Amino acid sequence: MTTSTSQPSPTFKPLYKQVQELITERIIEGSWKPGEILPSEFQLADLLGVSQGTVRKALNALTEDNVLFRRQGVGTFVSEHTLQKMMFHFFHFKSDNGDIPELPYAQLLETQLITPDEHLRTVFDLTSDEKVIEIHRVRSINNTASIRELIYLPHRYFADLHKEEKLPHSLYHYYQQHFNITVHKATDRLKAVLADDQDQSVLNIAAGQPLLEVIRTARALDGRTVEYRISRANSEDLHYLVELN
Amino acid sequence: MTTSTSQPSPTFKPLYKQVQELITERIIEGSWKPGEILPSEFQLADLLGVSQGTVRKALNALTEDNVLFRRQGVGTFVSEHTLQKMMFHFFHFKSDNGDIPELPYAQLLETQLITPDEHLRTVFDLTSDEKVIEIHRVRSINNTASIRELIYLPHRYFADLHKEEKLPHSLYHYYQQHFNITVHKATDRLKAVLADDQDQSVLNIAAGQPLLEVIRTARALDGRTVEYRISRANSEDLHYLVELN
DNA sequence: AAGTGGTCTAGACCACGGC
DNA sequence: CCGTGGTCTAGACCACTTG
Repeated sequence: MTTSTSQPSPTFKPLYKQVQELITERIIEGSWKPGEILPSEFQLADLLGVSQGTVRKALNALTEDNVLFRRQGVGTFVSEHTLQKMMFHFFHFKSDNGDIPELPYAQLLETQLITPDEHLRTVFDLTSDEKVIEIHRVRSINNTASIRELIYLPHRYFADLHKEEKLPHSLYHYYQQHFNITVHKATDRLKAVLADDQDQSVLNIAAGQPLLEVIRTARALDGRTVEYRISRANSEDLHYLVELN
Repeated sequence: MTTSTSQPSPTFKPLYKQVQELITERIIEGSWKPGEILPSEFQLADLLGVSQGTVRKALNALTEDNVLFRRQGVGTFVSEHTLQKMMFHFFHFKSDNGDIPELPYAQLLETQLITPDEHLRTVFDLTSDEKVIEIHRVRSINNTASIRELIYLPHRYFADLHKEEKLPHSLYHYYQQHFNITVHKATDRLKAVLADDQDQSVLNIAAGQPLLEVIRTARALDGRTVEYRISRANSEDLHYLVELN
């Protein structure tokens, strides 16, 4: 660990930032896994040769960023993609009437290995011979087929996922458990579109119906793009919620 | 200021939190106005009888929350609704081709004083005889009429705004300058809808076109709801961008 | 009672901006 | 050069959880 009294430094990086990155790397490489407890502030301070206050600042920053989770009197833990975290951070569709937010059931329609088009290759930064997994499923909310999802995953990171007969509702938890991939950040792009033939049959709606299309690119802890997802929602009784701060 | 060694306290509130709230109140009541500089950390510490570190924690929290703005070597300032902050925090429509994000021109169509319906009365928590200002305007992006906006403001907070012939593009800056109302947080609810007759004529589109509808409720620093806004966007060449962290 | 994170303090020094 | 915020340290005590 570089001392704080380093050179006048055009490349100055605060100590707590270095600690932060070091801990992040340890999590990425799997030294500390989701759900596991980290050493205490004093132990980490001794381990890294910095003061407890500096470790604290790093841990708090990582907590702010949802990488860690702290409980007073207990310890500091690596965040897990639990269902409630998922609902809170990565699932923004809500019922118009503020009903009990049921966990949305997802029915798998098809899973296959495909040859990506130019756009997908760019998104995932793939070589020309790499394959992509396509998952086609439909979510029901309040017992109504409401959202059609097309999910694309680079085969490279997800091994034989496309051979599974069943997949859980919460894919992000599944990615984390089975492939050591933690979805950390995502970008959603929303548009209004008209339902195509497939939308009409899957969502059981008439021609000319407007749908809310959400295109998501999701990135892992290390910044790699690991998922591309197209959701098309019948927003008659739904909306997509955004909180601006 | 309550001392840190207070009673075992079921109503325990950290010192820095108290400092934070005190500073927020000062800003709300107008002692420190947008753009103005605050006393330095040490001056505030002396003023409030706490340590500099505690003041720092409060100021950093408020900076995180976009209430304040700090510049090393210069000082701490109350945030202003500048155009760039607006674009960054409260305007999420982007061109599909990542062109230079032009500042969207807004053309005023009509401004009038109306009697609110039940829903608007609830949103603003109005008494039965209070009026609401309605602003109808259209935003052009890349020289194309793209977004139709209906903006509702409680007359109580915005005096004679509805008598203005012209309004600036950035309403939030205008609210702040003329009515001491700082839009701090907002909730957007998005749906896909079909264009109605008015949409068709204002946005110059055909019947049956899908539109991205964004319904926003905006709240001031003190938590009051101060604006209700319906935006209907032709999302053919546009999208609404959301970053999830 | 012991151990954890949370708060508060005091002091030193660094980086930055303006005079 | 001075004053500002930014970093780092060391130590005390509080609040919470577990055994």
